[in-house]
Amino acid sequence: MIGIFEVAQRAGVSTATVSRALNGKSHVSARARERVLKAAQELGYVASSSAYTLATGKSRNIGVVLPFIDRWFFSAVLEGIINALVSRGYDVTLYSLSGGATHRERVFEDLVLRKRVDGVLTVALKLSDRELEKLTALKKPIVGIGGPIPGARSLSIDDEGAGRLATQHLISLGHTEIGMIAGNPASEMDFHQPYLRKTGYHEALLDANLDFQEQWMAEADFTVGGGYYAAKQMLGDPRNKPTAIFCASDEMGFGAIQAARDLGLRVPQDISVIGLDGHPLGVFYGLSTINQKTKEQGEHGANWIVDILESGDERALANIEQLDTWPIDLEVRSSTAVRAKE
Amino acid sequence: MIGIFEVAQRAGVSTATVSRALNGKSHVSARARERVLKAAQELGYVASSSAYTLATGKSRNIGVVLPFIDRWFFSAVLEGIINALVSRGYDVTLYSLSGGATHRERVFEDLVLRKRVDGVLTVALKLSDRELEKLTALKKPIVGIGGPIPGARSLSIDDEGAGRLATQHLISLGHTEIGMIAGNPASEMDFHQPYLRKTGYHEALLDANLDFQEQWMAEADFTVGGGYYAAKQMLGDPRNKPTAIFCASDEMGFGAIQAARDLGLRVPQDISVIGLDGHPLGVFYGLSTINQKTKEQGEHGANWIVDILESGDERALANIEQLDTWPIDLEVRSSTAVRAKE
DNA sequence: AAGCTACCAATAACCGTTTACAGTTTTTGC
DNA sequence: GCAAAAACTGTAAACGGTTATTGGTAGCTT
Repeated sequence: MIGIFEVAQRAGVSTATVSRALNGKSHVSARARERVLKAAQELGYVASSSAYTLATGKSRNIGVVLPFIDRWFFSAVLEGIINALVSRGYDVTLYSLSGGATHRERVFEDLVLRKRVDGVLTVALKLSDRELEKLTALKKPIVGIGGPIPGARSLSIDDEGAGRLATQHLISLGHTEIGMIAGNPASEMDFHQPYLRKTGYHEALLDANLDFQEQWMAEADFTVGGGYYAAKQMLGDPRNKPTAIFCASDEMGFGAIQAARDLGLRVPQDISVIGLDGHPLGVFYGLSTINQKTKEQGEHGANWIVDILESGDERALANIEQLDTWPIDLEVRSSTAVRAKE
Repeated sequence: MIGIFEVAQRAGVSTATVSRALNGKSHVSARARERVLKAAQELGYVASSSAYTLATGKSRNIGVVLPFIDRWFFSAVLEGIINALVSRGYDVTLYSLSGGATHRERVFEDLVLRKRVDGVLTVALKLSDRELEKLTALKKPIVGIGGPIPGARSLSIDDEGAGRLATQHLISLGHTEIGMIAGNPASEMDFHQPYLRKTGYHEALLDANLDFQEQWMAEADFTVGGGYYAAKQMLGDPRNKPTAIFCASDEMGFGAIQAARDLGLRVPQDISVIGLDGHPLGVFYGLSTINQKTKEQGEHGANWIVDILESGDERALANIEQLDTWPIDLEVRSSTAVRAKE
């Protein structure tokens, strides 16, 4: 095993100098630094992260907690987070809550118990009081992506505004009978987005003096299948069909398009569909959407937490409640069009 | 800050006893153990993982390296890995290679440099010699999922057999003109699966004395969009259409079904489609497939590496070349049917 | 009652870094 | 050329655990 001592010996200096040289600290002569670098290189020296962490109290490791991994939104955010953190020299330790309740408890237990992270990033998570308490007990910075965390920093789109914008887009195309497939509170990941997006939808209708009907509102679990069944239900009833549907997620939008087709309706001639996400398949399906630039959201959150850690300002490390709003884009494709003349 | 010393004090014993009691070691009287547990509980004591790692040389942390995260196959494997590792008390540090070449190099650099993992799991990765060298330099167990790693243990389905089985299924339904949308070597994740699955397809045709035509073979990038365009190309040509298509991934299968529909072909009456994966949306689209039980594959790989680590057998820790074949299932749904009579 | 044997528990030596502090050398200003 | 200041370097003490070694004590046996 070759450690800092071996490097020091070979370079003919002390371990203190090796440490300073390798960490780019000052108080090392150019000559000594060069010899240390050379010795380390030759020996293939690699510092032990545990010893580093023990001595400095910093782990250069961020914990990421999310409810699922194998769903597009989460894996996209994660991808963004990881790319950003790698660039900044941080590792990522992943905690997924998908294994059920006991799993979930264990995760929070572990996160605290091991205390091997410098900070925590949560994705679209609604925490119980107990969990929040465990997390804040870490006394490490926390940043929530995709929904507010009480008492901590969060980054999220304006869900209400997004719902309104999507609905207004449909209204601007002349639609007056507009349905919505909203999120399902039972789909665990909820953060009140289901409600917020719904609220935006209602507001837009109200502003435009449009009628709202109970059967134009459905709830599903954010998946393609969920959207399909909900849309089929809504569009299959011949009595009171909407001419446009706003889906709270792109995947539900894909399902809705499929359902419409299976019912013999043409998109967008007979029915317009708009989603919300910015899913890469949207281009393929021609789905108009509100793009929330998911990957970038992850990157931004990751950079934020690193900024806090590296600010050097002790006060910055304390968790303060702060909500940053992430901008969204309306992307119009071929699934939305002017309402057909009677 | 409360450490092991504070617990010892409160329990009226030494730190050695606290350590033994908390780690379930012997040489601790029941009474002492009880008092330690109580004290630790009351103080909310949490052991420092870096100190533990430094002292024992074990980190209870596994590194997972994969080429992408936001693609179904990888996130599903990852989900399986994480669930298994959490159950066994291990953490996961994630390394994604999706950030481009410099990123990629950095990841392998970091993995070695930080040496904070007890073992490494790679997913569908083809490593360069240099990368492999870096990895083996860790002197830690490596397990490859979804493809062989030279000189290490790997877990993979029989890609050739899977290709053959899928093709035989189509043959058994009476199809004689069978196309294939294979993987694309350029899609980075390659491991020769593209070739292996293709080989299985060719063998099945050969065994059945069936004709093979160049234009029945296309390559795409494993995605829905890629499958769509490839299928449209193949089925759009009126001169020499196949009546069935085997797609090397379920997502390409979805694309192919869509393409067929857009061309006015009915699935399965006019054209049968079979995929390979076991994607959850397969049920929704009615896609027949070879299910490779992705999540379970991840779980199995994760358990394997932990078994090695905990075997206590020093020899087991050394990397040996070994390839375990993971079983697959044929799942017949509504996208494949008997060939239509002329 | 002395001597053994178990069994427990405490002391202290690591694990591999960083870094405060003190000591040494070099530079600088006059 | 000298003193003072600045720059560099080494020693040793953390960091927070684990664990080998050693020392005690209680319970048995003879």
